[in-house]
Amino acid sequence: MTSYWCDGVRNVSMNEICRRAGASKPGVYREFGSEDGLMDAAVEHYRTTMIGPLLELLASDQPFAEVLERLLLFITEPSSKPAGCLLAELRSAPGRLGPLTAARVDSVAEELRNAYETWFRRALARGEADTMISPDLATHFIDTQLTTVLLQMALGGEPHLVRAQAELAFSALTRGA
Amino acid sequence: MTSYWCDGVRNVSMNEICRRAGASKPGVYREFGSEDGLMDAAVEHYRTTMIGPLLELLASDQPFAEVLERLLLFITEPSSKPAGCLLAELRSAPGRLGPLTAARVDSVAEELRNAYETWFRRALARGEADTMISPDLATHFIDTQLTTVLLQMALGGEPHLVRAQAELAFSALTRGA
DNA sequence: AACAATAAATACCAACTAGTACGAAAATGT
DNA sequence: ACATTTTCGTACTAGTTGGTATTTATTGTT
Repeated sequence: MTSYWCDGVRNVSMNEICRRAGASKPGVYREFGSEDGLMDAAVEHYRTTMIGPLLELLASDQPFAEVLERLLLFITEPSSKPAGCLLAELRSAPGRLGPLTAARVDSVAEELRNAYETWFRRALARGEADTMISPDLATHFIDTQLTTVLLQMALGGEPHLVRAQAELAFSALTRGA
Repeated sequence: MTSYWCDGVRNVSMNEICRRAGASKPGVYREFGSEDGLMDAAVEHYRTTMIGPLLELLASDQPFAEVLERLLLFITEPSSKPAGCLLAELRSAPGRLGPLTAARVDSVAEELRNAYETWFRRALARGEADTMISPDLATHFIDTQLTTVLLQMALGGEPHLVRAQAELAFSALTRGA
């Protein structure tokens, strides 16, 4: 039910959602309270579905380059398309989000950034990353680049081209290794 | 009149635009025909205002690194905020654009990509860029990274941090030089 | 000064939005 | 088997959207 979101994020109305779900409008409102509540639930669903595997990947003990490759394959594979872009879309359209959704998006984003930071620090400790790059900058950089990948995929970019660009960008992190 | 656009792009309605402009609604429709026409005119205005200087910068005869630095300063300076993000916003929200606007956005985007490509080829010829990177990939890469910078600025990112990330990304192009 | 022609704005349209009041139906307790 | 409560959907707000028909004001001409 929650998964019917990913056709667009802000491009779909409550009426349309209820129609597609086959549920009555008051039913949806009884279940989720408001549009904000529905979005919040959708983000939570997205978190467990998509962010979970991603965090696992980031926490795995393999070399930086290998994790990166798997990561890029994971977020650029066509099957990721439906829900893969939700967080990226929501983060690039703040202001029109309800308070619940905004808070949850922030929470997920911070969780991700923490995972990026420990990932990069581990790479540093192993000598797999350029020591001239501050972990803070690297964290934001990883976040930005991965978000960009998701947005490009959401806009229908070619997986190969998107991946090639991302690999090029990430090569900046491992240059001095 | 056209400049009243930049508070948001898809976040503002015709009613609101007319109200802010102090013009009557039929007046605006007589002038621009439709919402699509107004958007088209806004993009054209944006092209001459913002893209012009940018193309000049790209075509200048200075070293790659210097052009890049000026470019980043230009698109991350606070004064660029109002209109600076228009193209990036429109490109990340296709599908809800009218045919005129869509065509014009495509046209401007292609114009930019051509400029990026000749810029990179010149850098290659001068030995300022990594010869292992295909001009096609580099073109898309530059396009993607600059769009990302504009989007980050539109979302209120810190200019220093945004610039630092961009410099890190672009360092991948000049690595083998 | 009276009248025709044109410009522009008020007031409207149908279709949509998020959200709900209320009656009907179904499940429940006795 | 009946009464009560609880679930559930039709039908409805109130407001906004892009877009326009009609009326009002302004102008030029005689």
